[in-house]
Amino acid sequence: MAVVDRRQQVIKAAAKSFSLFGYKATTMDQVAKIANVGKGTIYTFFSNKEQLFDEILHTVILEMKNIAEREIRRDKPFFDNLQRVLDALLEFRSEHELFIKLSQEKREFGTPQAQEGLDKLESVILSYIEREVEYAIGLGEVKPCDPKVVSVVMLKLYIVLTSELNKLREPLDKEQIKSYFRLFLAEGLEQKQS
Amino acid sequence: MAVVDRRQQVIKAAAKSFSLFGYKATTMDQVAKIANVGKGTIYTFFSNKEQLFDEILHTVILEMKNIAEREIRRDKPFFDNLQRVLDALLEFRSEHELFIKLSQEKREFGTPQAQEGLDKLESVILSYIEREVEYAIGLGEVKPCDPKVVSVVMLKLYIVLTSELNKLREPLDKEQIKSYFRLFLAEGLEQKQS
DNA sequence: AAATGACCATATTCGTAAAATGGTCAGAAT
DNA sequence: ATTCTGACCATTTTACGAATATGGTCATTT
Repeated sequence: MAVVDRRQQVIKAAAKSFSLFGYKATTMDQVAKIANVGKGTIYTFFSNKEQLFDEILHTVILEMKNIAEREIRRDKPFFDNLQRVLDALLEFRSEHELFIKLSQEKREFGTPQAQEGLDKLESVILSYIEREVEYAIGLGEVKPCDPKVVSVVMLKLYIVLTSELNKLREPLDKEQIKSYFRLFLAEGLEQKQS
Repeated sequence: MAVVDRRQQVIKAAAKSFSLFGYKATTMDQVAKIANVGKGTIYTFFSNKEQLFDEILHTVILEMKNIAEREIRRDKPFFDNLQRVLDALLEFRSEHELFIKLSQEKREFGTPQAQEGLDKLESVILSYIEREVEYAIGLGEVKPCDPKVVSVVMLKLYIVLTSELNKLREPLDKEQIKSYFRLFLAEGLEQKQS
């Protein structure tokens, strides 16, 4: 390839920089430098910094969708699938540098773009869960309920069990998380007896 | 009363000021002024600003404990009591100016003392739920489980249903909150059938 | 003995000058 | 002709010292 694909260079450089330094600390000069490209060139592909950021987010979103699709086994029960997909997604999220950097930036500086980016990624997860819940209700595996409410609660519960709880007690192991997840969402706490 | 109770004056003034202006924007000069007291006088009762703040928090905590005790009916089922107490506490929390001001201050400035104050108040709610869960497990009303985990999840769930969800859809009404709360925690989502 | 407010060291805010950044565009490179 | 570029511009962000405000003390007053 005599003539390099400048668009790809820019995207790759931007992905690197946003992951490494976050939104605010990524400058267009820097992206140009990393991409070995004049700054003006970036603006022939993306109209501004936010749109470039969007492109990178979009890549991540596609990755996430693939991960989710890959984990689904249509022959298995809903709660099994849910568990496996959330597991894979949160694993991905906790290892992906872009997530880490954006979360840190949100905490530390409250950069609106970092916040929005995280929201976009979260909403992908949410709408994914929502669709699966609808499907499961259709199959009669899950009681009739508002899928939006349920999906938000599910994700929140998962985050509480996997991370927030760790500030208050030693972390739950994978098996415990699994069983509490089932206990709360599937079976219920109430002791049916006497 | 010829000689006024300066300690009470200080406490009252501090409560007013912290509620009205938050932690950071409350100055010792101001408290002294409101209390009609010399600044030095405050330091004869409280060794510093943080300890004065603690005193005010403590008052609120006592109020909260009273509210909780008042809502408990030992003859009613656990989930009824839980529902009523959380309702009353979150109602109290959402109307108490000190809460509102501290939450705002935390969001806006990240004042560590505001954060710590809110954490203290939350931990009171948590340990209250924890105790009740333990009691309910003892009675066999609730399946055996770690009360710490369960209490955190319960509070979180309640907050999601009552406030966080409102960013994504129109708010649930009281009846809906009640029924989702039961659905998730008590009965479980799983359709037991065929 | 209790209360006070002027006082002190430190922290915060403010104004401004300097530096950095997002975005443009006339011209260079191909 | 088309693509690419980096000097350039307007605006934003930072750096920093001066001025102000604040938490806390203590010699003096009540």
